[in-house]
Amino acid sequence: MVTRRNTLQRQLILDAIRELDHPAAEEIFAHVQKTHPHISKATVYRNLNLLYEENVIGKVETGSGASDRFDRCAKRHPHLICRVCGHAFDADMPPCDPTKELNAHGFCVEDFHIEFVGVCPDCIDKQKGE
Amino acid sequence: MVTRRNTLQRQLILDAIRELDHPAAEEIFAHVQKTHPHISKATVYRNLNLLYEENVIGKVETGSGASDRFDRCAKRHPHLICRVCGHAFDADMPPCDPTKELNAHGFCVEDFHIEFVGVCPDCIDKQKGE
DNA sequence: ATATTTATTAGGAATAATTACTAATAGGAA
DNA sequence: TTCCTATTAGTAATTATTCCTAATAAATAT
Repeated sequence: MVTRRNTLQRQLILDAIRELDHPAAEEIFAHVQKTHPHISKATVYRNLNLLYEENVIGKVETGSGASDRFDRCAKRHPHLICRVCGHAFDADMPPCDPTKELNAHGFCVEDFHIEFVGVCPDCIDKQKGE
Repeated sequence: MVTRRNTLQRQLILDAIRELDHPAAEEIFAHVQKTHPHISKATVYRNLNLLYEENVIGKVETGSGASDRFDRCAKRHPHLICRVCGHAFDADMPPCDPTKELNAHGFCVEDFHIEFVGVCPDCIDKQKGE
């Protein structure tokens, strides 16, 4: 019988995602390492993929080589991504599930990502100061 | 005066995007190399970014480390991405410009990406055969 | 036409993000 | 407890993309 094991590492990674705001893998790794220096980066990546596949967490695909970010909220919803600082923000739009109504010519839709790219208020302010 | 130059390489890359169906950078590189073996991969990447910034072509961000794909159509529209073969398809949805109506708490929205992930008809068929 | 300026290129090195690999470890069922 | 095997740490490998530099070639001015 295949069992999913509840490891300390997996719990620490999940806690980190819930404490941080849309963290990237690297930030999660750094955060967990503070209290548990032995943790491996590969473990972080493996568990992030696992938790996302199991729909325990959400993922923000920030695009163009930038690191994905993760979301304590597993329900799919649009994000705003700042192209300057890279941070992700929840977009103020009603959550939606387009997969329900999408007729896609035989394509089996399993997931979706909606991302808006721009510049966040903080980075706009910093640019003004230059 | 800053001038954008119309190079053979840039034209070849643009032609490739228009001939191929949502190609990735690597496919564009391979296609152009057939007739012009001297072309450099860095040139392909540089021009793809340039053409996208100038809004001459579109881009499909396929997410999670997979290569972005490019689109002869510059107008933003949703795509379907097959998680098995990686190909991108135009989604049968009305084109939209959510940036026009998005109130995002001071966020300056410049661009957006809408992607659906799943399995394309061909890959569904192949899976059945296994 | 020819000269001049500098954007662009080729080619390869460098970087960044992520995954693969392997022996050792530790959940959890029996 | 014991045993099985999912998972881990640590590191190597891979992949995608960008950076670097001397040489080249568009586009403008002469």
